[in-house]
Amino acid sequence: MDQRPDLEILEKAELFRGTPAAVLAEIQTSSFRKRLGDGEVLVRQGDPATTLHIVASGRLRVTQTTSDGQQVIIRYLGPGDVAGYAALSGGETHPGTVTAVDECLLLGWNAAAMKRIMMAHPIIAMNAVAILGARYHEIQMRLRERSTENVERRIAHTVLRLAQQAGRRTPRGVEIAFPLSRQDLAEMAGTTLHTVSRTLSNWEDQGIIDSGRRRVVVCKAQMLSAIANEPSE
Amino acid sequence: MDQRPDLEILEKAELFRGTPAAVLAEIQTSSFRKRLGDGEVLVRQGDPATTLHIVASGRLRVTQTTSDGQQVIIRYLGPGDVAGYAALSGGETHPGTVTAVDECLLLGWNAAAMKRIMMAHPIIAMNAVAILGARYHEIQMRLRERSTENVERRIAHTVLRLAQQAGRRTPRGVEIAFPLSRQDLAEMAGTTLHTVSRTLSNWEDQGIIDSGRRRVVVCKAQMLSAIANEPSE
DNA sequence: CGGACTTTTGAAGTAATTCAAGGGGAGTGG
DNA sequence: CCACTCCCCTTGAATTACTTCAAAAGTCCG
Repeated sequence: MDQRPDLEILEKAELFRGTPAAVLAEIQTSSFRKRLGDGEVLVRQGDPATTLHIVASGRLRVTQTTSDGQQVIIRYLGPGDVAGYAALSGGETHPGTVTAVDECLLLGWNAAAMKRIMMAHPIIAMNAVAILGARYHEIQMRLRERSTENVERRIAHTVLRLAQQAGRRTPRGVEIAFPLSRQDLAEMAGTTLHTVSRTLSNWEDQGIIDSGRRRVVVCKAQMLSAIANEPSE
Repeated sequence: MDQRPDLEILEKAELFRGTPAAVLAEIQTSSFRKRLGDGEVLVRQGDPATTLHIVASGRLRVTQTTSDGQQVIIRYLGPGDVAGYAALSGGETHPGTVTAVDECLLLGWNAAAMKRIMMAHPIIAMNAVAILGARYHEIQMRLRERSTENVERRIAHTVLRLAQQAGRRTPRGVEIAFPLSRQDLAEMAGTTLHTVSRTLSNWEDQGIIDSGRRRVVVCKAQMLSAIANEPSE
């Protein structure tokens, strides 16, 4: 099997930024490939955190589920992202479930092996600190949004963030490049699919977005931004 | 000035766990002390992230403020905790404001110096990954709570978490060991001080807690736990 | 003992959920 | 190619948990 594509993936991943080529090659040697289709599960909440993955292509959804079955989407992962960070940070089990929402290709490592690599190459550990710091920052802002903003603003922020993280330019505007249902948006913004549906319909009437079955295109990002940032009252 | 107490603090801090004594001594040499009184600010949201601190004693509150002045409490920090993690993770500015709620003593370092130390001693970088991973996990759970639980459960969770992180055993029960107003609890649980007041009054009638001006004692942790975990309906 | 904060409690208002029902699109299989 | 079925989305109406508004009563500190 040709392994050059894997090396390219590693070169682009934030986790390995600044790592010498020789070390990357060594890291690549100890990795394994994993493929997933839409809806397949990579790791399940509560599983022992024994593996770490890097997303090569495709998108995945990270969710947390309560004991009574309610779900929240923590974030989406795309190419270059780390999946299963608990394997790095010493967590015993995965705090969330990671599910593919697309065709996905991932590279995986044994957690203990990756920890040895990090001890030998502190730059990678520093990158991990930066990655977790950025995620912590992002989720902090979402927590603040949840507490201070009304539903419309939260949905606007959610859509803008997704467009930025996973947007694809099209003639009509920026399309979120993976299947995204009203229910998914509701679980990200902390509301119900009904409210999301009403809100998107409203925006569609104003020409701000164009949406359909599991599909959202942002046509007027400016106006959406204005909604996201307007004073709450 | 006697510097042995500082060394003891470093030995106990999670960030420096597993670091050889000789290295700790060196780290201590490059640190400076900082004292704060109730209400004084350590770092302000948006300030350049040039320093890192470890809490030696006292408690601090981490908040985020929106452009229109609304505030959310992200977490509280206590002895051994890292304050100003952005200096580690490469953030340019501090994402939140850190304010003392007590008399506090902290040790501080220049961010660049600490980064050099971490590159030279990967165990510290690994500890930083573990610390950030744990914080990320905790805030994930809070985000989920916000989205799936009603106010009473959220307040219960908040009080239990604070009692666990900063609890002091007393004859009456576990007392949260720093001044904590209804407003503070509201900003942590994502509600208003009125709702917090009503809820606490109700719990007080049931003998679950004992509270007063900026003071909360958990008498029946079991019952509070039951409230925190009862099905939402 | 004045004055500033903090807390309590009632009453009114409302944003968003819940309940309910129907309509469309995409894929499948005859 | 049409019909069937399964999702997903939409939209109205009723309900409600929580906020907002308002006012008064404690409590701490100088």
